[in-house]
Amino acid sequence: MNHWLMKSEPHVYPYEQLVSDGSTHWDGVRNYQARNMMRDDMKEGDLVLFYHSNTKPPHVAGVAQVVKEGYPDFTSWDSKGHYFDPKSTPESPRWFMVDISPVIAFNVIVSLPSMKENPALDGMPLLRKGQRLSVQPVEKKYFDEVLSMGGLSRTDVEV
DNA sequence: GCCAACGTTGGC
DNA sequence: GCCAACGTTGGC
Repeated sequence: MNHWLMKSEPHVYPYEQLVSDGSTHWDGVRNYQARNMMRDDMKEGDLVLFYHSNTKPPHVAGVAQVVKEGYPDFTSWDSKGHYFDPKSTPESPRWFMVDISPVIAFNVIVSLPSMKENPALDGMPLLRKGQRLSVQPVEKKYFDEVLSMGGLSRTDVEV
């Protein structure tokens, strides 16, 4: 199993919305690295840290899981939509997405400053300056550490 | 609101 | 293929 982190701005799509929706398709990613991971590497059952960016403080809100593997991001061929890309077509889709569902919210949010203070997270890509990738892989050791900072353990997220 | 760190675009 | 200009992300 692989572990991931996905960023969302809470005023656009917060974790609570994922909980009330039950699941969502992760549309609108227009970065090739992130696309490749969603298209090729994210597998059903993989666990995801749901990160709230552009908020004070930035934080991980909870855990989600992949429920549908990579498929074409159909919002890319809606000419009236915000995510329209004329170079993407149903015959030759350029962008891909996955579906995710909530697993469990953290008891306490795990803030970016607290993560930076935790030596156990040294080397985690998220903490690197200028790190902008909105979908990124997370090593299991980091994932488990963030989990425990959020007041959870493996048994809370494994079915 | 600022700006550092990237990624993309397009002229050459 | 280089690289300057530009746009975006996202912490601060």
